[in-house]
Amino acid sequence: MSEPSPHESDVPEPHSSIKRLRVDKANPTIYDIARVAGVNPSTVSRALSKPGRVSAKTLKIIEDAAAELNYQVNPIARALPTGRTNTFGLIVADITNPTFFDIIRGAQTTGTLRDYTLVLAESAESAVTELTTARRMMTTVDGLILASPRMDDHDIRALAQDKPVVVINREVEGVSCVIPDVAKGISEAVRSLAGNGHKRIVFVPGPPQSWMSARRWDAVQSACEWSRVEAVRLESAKPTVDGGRRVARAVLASGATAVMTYNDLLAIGLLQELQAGGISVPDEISIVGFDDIFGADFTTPPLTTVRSPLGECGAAAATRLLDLLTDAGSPIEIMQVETELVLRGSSGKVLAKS
Amino acid sequence: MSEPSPHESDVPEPHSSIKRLRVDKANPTIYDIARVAGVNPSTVSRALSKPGRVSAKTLKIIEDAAAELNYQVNPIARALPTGRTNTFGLIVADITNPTFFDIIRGAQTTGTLRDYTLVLAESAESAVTELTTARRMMTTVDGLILASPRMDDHDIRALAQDKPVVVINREVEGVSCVIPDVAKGISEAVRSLAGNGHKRIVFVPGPPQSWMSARRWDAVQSACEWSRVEAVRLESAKPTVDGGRRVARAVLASGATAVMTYNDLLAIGLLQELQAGGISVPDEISIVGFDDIFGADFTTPPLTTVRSPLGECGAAAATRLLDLLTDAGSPIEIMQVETELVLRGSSGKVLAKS
DNA sequence: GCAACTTTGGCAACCGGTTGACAAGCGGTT
DNA sequence: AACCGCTTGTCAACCGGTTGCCAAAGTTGC
Repeated sequence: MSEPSPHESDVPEPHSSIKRLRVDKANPTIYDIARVAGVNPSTVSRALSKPGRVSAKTLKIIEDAAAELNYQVNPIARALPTGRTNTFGLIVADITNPTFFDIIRGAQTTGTLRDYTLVLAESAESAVTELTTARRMMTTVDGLILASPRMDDHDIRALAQDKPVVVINREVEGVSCVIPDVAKGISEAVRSLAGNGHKRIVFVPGPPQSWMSARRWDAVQSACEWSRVEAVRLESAKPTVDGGRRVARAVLASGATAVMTYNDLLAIGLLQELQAGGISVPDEISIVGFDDIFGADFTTPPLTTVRSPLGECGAAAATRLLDLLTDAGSPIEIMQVETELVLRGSSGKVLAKS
Repeated sequence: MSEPSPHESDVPEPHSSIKRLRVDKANPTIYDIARVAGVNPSTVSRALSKPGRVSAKTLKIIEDAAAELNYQVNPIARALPTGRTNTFGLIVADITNPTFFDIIRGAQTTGTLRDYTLVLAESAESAVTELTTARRMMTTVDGLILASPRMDDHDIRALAQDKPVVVINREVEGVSCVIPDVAKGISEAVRSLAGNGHKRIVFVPGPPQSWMSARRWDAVQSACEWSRVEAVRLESAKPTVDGGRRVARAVLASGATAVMTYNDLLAIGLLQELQAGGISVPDEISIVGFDDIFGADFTTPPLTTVRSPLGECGAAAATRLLDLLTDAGSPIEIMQVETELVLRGSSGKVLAKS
């Protein structure tokens, strides 16, 4: 513990209840301000966090002292009695997956506007790691966003019992969620392909346990049924560029003239592999990806994709979470964000095979 | 304040010094463990954080009680007396810039391995915002990484006086840094272009106040001098895809047959614009980018680039920072990571113009 | 002028954990 | 029996801020 320097102890304290003396210390505290301003530390605390609770005269004296000392509140000390840190957590399934970059960006930007700091972690696609990480985060952050979570619904609900939780890309009963309305974008895509003369569309799904992959396949089927187009589903593929390359032969073997993939990475890998095999895109086969990730328009031809507004998802989730923190009585909400077809060069009219 | 329930106050406390009673509370504390184990809270604290300081028998009793109560340490309460939160901050200049994705990934992965949590923020390319954000972060995190910082050197040194700071992509005297050795990769690139017959190389620089942009131009000049190739420098361009598009005419007007850009985004935008103008890459002009960002190999032809190992930068910076936290006496270090030429299809032999 | 009411600054307990100082207990030695 | 050295559990102050309660001071109405 630091002790008062000899010369300071010679100066009688205006209020003997101030015990926490600070000498030769980098960061001033409200006790230092109290001494300079000649008031009680509790008055300083009120002046800084509840200015209306002290008189204007006292407030001015305290603010001047704080400025003079270059005081900065210690968020840790404040968090202990209030239970609030002005931080929120975000756990993503796989930090190498670029779909999460926009989600992180949207959440971070929204948090900053609301004076909250983002704490980031990943689960490495493991439900166990995810739950452990979430429990640890919950001890410090004010609320938590789970992006494409892998843990069970009941684990998510248990977390939400403690502090506010918002889930992205998955619907969990009893918890606020932000979910892209995949039906809209997929319907637009299937309609576009049908209009271009395609009779058979093959779908390349993502991870077997992915909730979103199942939703996307459901939507493809539904849209194809409506447009009287045949829908074929391949085996699940790794949601990576390499996964897309590996699925090229199966895509061709399906006899389809259009392919829709679980995500853009699969689409890009597929595009590259087909082109390497001399197959012309979109002349011989149309490709439609999903999400509209960063780099999706770098390809030649640029990738047609169903755009998930990932940045909006992140921003909406952060907004909802911070609203829940402000008004704890807010009801559970399922927020849907619209997907839309982004028509680029990788899809077109079906042409006769050469 | 919570009060003891009536039935609990009827039961005499084994140790009357325990005042903090907890009833109907979600999260148990060391006071609860103390009561169950029949020891002093300070003994519980020592058992959990310095197990060798209590007897094996007492340790077992306390651990059993902690497990029974499903106790989880409150990092905020621990941080107040120790000053440690097991978190580290990372501020990036622009969260929309994909070069930071790998840096974030590298730092986050390393932090997780060392049981540290990443706190992320961005400065939106503003030196003022950056310094304000850094100062705020410094009140809670144990250390800070600044990626491509925009603030002054002396502000960075002032921050480092308080807690450990590591800088990426810039050399700051008196502060540990992680810097890509741009000379190596750029030399390889210039050598490759010279070997392909190019006699004039034009460089498209990035932001005027970017330290790294100046270093890259220095390296291009030096390498060109060695290879007896003419080096030409254009005006600074916005380091975005659009910035690359806008600089296409100036690139062509320079008469160079090879262009090196400040970063991949510039190169990709330039590539797209030249191709849209009917100029064949690399037949009519070779393009070399920098960084090898995500998506750099999506283009057709795939982009030749000088690869900055950004993930390694992030990991090295995090490793250095956490080492500094573990051993405060560690000296300042300048860590260089090697760049290397990644030869793809966007650069090749100079051909006669048609 | 006084009673009733409001304002406002101080007191001290508290948030949950850490840790220096102290003392009791134990075994060994003289 | 007294002393020494060591172990180990307790006491209580502390980290920096918050806040319920209280009392003194100020204001208002009669």
